[in-house]
Amino acid sequence: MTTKNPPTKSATRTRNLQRSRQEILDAAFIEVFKNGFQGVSVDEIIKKTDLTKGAFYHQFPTKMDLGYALVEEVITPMILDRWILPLENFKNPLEGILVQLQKNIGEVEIDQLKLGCPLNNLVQEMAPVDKGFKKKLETALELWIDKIEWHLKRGKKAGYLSDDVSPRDAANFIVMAHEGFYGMVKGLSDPSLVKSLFKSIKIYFKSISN
Amino acid sequence: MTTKNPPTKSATRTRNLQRSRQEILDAAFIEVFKNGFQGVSVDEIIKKTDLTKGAFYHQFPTKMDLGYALVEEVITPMILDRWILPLENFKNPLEGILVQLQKNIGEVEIDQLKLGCPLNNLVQEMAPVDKGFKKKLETALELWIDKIEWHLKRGKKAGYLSDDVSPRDAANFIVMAHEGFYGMVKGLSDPSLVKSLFKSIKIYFKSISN
DNA sequence: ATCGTAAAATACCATTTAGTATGTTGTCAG
DNA sequence: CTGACAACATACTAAATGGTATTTTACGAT
Repeated sequence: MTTKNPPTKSATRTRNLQRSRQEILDAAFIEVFKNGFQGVSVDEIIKKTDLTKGAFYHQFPTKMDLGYALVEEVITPMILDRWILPLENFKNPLEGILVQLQKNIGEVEIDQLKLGCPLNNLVQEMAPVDKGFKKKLETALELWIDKIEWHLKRGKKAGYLSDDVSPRDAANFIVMAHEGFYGMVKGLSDPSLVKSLFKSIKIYFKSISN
Repeated sequence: MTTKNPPTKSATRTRNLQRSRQEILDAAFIEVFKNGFQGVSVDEIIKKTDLTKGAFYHQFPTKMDLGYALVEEVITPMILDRWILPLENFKNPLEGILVQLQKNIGEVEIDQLKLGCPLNNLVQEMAPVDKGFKKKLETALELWIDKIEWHLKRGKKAGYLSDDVSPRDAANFIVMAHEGFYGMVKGLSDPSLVKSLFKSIKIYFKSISN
């Protein structure tokens, strides 16, 4: 009974609320990433989809709600995936952070980098404009900082960080450096910039290391 | 002859191209600062003025041109005024930068801070969207970095900076820290954040000082 | 098989938007 | 004093925008 597999046919070509939601979120993420939230229209988003406006407003009451969902369902998992989870593999968290910086910034094509950081983009654009946005964005940012702080704490216990450094202060500064990093790359074309900023971050890391 | 003073009357209540331009720029700066460039309309801007659309489009061919003028005629002078010119008074540029950070960030009302840095806001929002914007913004950012670098060089000559620190690298990092600073304050409500970031910046400054 | 409902499509609307066309008025040279 | 032109005002438009009203269709339960 209840054979979950569809008989034949091209498998998953039916109606599916979750799939449609994901399809809209994926398309929206790209467009918002490229043009900003206020710079993209609902029509443009659904045009990148094989769905229509009816499906959009069946999922999201307003355009703002799409924005909130972007932060919670796309951007937050992306941050954890790129910046937090990989740190598990490093005994020294500072080393792990540097490696991830190298992977996520140093080794990414410049065209992608020019679009900035999805989270930071929205913070800069939407935090002062809409309170709902600000709250979701703040939650994501705090999560990021909290996780970094947690890893720094264990790194400190393991003796990698100086005794007189506050993990919270360092976590704040590190996330700040991430955002600043993206911001600078976005604004400048200087090809030596990434290396230059890297050098300075390493200097800071050394100054808080044992 | 040619009595430049108007006879009586409320003095400067006549037509004046420059004054009108400045009036539009001032109003536009505030609105764009609050809502982003794409988040504000020409109609809203002129509503904050005692001029009309005719005056606006007499000054600026398009809305984009207003944006360009904002960068060149309002934001760039503001940066020089806030972050560069005051450094003349300090033999040690690092000390001057810290003092200006304190003045321009530490002592400003939080409501104002929440709006971010006018330059960084536009970089994040408009650099990937419009090439004209990107060019103007890049010019402004480069000017900022160049001036900081110049002051660091003289500071190095005077013996305040370590011999092995590159003024260019440090200048890049310092401007990056400014932008990151604003970005974090914009995204978070943590009242201890400013002090926390300050501490870290001081640590970095010490690590490149003699 | 069919029926109710959720998922999605289609057509439509009021408002807002950047920009234009044209009219009006202040100012200044002669 | 008087044109002439620059500095502005007013009225308008075509397109885009977020959102809605209504209809169609797939799917699971019975």
